[in-house]
Amino acid sequence: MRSAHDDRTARAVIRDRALELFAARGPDSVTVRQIASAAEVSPGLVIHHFGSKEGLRSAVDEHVAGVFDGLFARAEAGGLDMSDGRSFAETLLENLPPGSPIPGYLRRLLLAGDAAGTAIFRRWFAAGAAAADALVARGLMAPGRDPVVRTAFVMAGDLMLLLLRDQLADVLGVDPLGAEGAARWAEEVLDIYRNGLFGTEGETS
Amino acid sequence: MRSAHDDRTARAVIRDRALELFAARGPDSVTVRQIASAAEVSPGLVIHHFGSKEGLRSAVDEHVAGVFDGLFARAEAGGLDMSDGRSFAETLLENLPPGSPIPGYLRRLLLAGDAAGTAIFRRWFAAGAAAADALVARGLMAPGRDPVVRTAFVMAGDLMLLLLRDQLADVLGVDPLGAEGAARWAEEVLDIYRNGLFGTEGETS
DNA sequence: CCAGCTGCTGAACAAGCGTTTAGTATATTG
DNA sequence: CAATATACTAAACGCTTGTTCAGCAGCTGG
Repeated sequence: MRSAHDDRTARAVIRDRALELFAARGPDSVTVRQIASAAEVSPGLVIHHFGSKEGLRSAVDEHVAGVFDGLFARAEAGGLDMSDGRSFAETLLENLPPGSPIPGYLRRLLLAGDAAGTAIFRRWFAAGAAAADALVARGLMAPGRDPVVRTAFVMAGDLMLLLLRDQLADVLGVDPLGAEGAARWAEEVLDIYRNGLFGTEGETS
Repeated sequence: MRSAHDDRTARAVIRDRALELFAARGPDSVTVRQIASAAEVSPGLVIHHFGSKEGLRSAVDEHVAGVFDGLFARAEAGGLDMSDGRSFAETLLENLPPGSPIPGYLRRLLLAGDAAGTAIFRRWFAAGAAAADALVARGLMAPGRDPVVRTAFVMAGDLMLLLLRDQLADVLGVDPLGAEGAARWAEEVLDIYRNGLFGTEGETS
């Protein structure tokens, strides 16, 4: 029997397996029995720990929100490598275990217009605005005529790497968040951000 | 008996109501009975016409793909207002009835990684690449160092307006696809595309 | 020592699911 | 005209769903 202070209590295992299944197939098409079976416990225990399937769902939401909170806090404290040209999406992926279900879950939260997803989006936007302000203060970026819209545009361009990763990989023939793809993507985006789309100076360096 | 090409057959009504419900809540959380009730028919008729719920789902997918095919065909033939600075997302929205469930359905197709969604994304990308080629040929746009990535970036930035419309509206305080929001968005994006993010000149060339 | 927790299971529950079936009315065909 | 096919419904089918319940094992506090 596991101790109550064990990191991997049955409760945590259930929550993690639920997160994986929810991210992969969506909460509605995953059954309590499937979660229980993936966590190697009985269906009754799932309800015992979370009250209901809906309770499990919000526990997963809170867990994911907590992960993002931690990441944003680290970013604000400067504990993350956020050098110029690095997308936050890329940084986020590096600070998550490989194959983490969290990006997939975030995708579902945003697609469904879920309140938990909107909250994460707001925090992401706030972090992006803070980063933009810092760049502007250092003279490294122009605020633009409509700074809020500018921030939103840059941030959305970053987020879409996470959201449309599979589709972009399909048309590009390379994973835009893999090693090669990320480099190509970052170079091209930086070029646009530096010279614009219409800029005639296309000299390759 | 109504003709097979009449769009007001019960079959078409069921398909349209299913599209609306699928877009709003996701196919998995919508029941055959709810669709039947929305279409004011019996649950049995839904099965009679589509064979199964899965059959309905793919009929809806085909219908949506057909709408996009028509739109892309019109765009290629030059029948759509695609003047500079207009996002395709915006154009698309104007060529759909107000409150159409199709953008919401596309969102679900893309973010769930559905094959039907990937197919639409591919066509969208091809249309974007064609438009980019035309602009480059007319000297209105630089191809960039990595034209494929450049096209993907511009196209995804456009798509983002559709996919994150609600979240952007929340953060910006204005619907980015509404009259005022679209104008602000277009102006800022054009500014970036013209002068880059770092450009010190706030004037348009 | 034992009373009372907590973690946990297996079996059972009612409700709701997608689907089937039997049948009716209406239209088309030969 | 009878025969056949289509559009459609009401009721029921078997199955799966989320959840409940009674009970068991092992820890903990008095």
